[in-house]
Amino acid sequence: MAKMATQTEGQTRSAFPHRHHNHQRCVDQALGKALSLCEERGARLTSLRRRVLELVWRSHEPVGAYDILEQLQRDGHRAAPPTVYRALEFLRDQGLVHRIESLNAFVGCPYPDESHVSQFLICTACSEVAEIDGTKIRAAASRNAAAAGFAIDRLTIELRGLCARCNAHDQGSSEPHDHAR
Amino acid sequence: MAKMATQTEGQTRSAFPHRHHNHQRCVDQALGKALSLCEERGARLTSLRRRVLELVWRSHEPVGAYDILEQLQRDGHRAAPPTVYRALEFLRDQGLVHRIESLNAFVGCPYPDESHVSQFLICTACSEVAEIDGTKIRAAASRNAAAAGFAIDRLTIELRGLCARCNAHDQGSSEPHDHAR
DNA sequence: TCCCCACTTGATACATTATAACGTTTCTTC
DNA sequence: GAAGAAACGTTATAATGTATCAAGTGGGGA
Repeated sequence: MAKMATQTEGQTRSAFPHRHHNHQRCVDQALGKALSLCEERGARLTSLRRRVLELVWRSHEPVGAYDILEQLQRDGHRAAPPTVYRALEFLRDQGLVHRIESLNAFVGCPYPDESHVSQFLICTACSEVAEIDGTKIRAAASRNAAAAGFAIDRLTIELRGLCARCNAHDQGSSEPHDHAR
Repeated sequence: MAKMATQTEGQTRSAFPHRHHNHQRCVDQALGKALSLCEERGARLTSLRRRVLELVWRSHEPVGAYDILEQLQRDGHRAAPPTVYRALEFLRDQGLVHRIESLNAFVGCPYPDESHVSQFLICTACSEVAEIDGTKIRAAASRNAAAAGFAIDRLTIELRGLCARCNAHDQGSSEPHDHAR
């Protein structure tokens, strides 16, 4: 988990990517990792599943299942909701995508090959979501939970607020942003 | 927030209430606090809203909006979904109920009169939810977020796992529990 | 080679959760 | 009591998620 803040060489990333970052790199990297991970595990990354992963990675904004469905249909694919949900289930099982509970939507995981604790930063201005390491939070949560005799299985940590970029903008003006929803 | 672990005198509560606790006390206390808080604030706790709060407090399990709707209708009330959602919105605004994002359901807040950070412990065996203080988690989350230049607005912390009681049962047997869903 | 089996996908129907829009009632204030 | 605001009723619909069963696909062993 030490490298969680570093992306491709030359493209360091601190939580939120830069506005004009080379997103194709994010996609390529995600698909590359997915491919090798699935091969390692003997999991079948079929073309449908691969396509859904690609669609989730179209941006750093969470994507709804029905947005994916619509795009698949535009591709000419005969898809119905279960198609999408099944693919998403597979991808989640493989740790390739996460579900943002408070948004009923999905984002790609940049660290599928590293065991980690997810903490999501959700920017309410630009709608982007960043995943950072929540190990320290898990520690704090565990202490609290242990005091109550609670045995943790899974942890959901989602923060709403403003990313650095949008926060900076808000200082000066209250205009809408580039890619606000 | 110092008293968050203590309930009515004589009925100390460590996160999850006892199996055979006097739940009427929880209800009475919740309604009492709601009444005085709303009065203080000049908020109108109408009979509908009061009734919805009561229904949320029927147990320590999260309640779905449509469960509430059904119960209202059984009461003879002409209710439709917006009725329920509006009442819930009011109650949430007043801090009287919380929404559990990962369950799309609602629970009563035992501490509406204290400013606090919510951390939810969700037992997957008995379905009950306990709310404990997440101040330390907020601190950890804030440090992480600050490092990313993120300005936190709201925090969602939900833990799934086994409460002490169900965990103890699981050690010995794998039978279903009393009130598993 | 061919069959069997497990896995994946297609297809239909339906369940669950949530909101938009607009009219009516009720409450408060003057 | 009239005006305005807040709450509620009502209808319709949007958005999200599952159950179920049938059909296709691909790989390993007789």
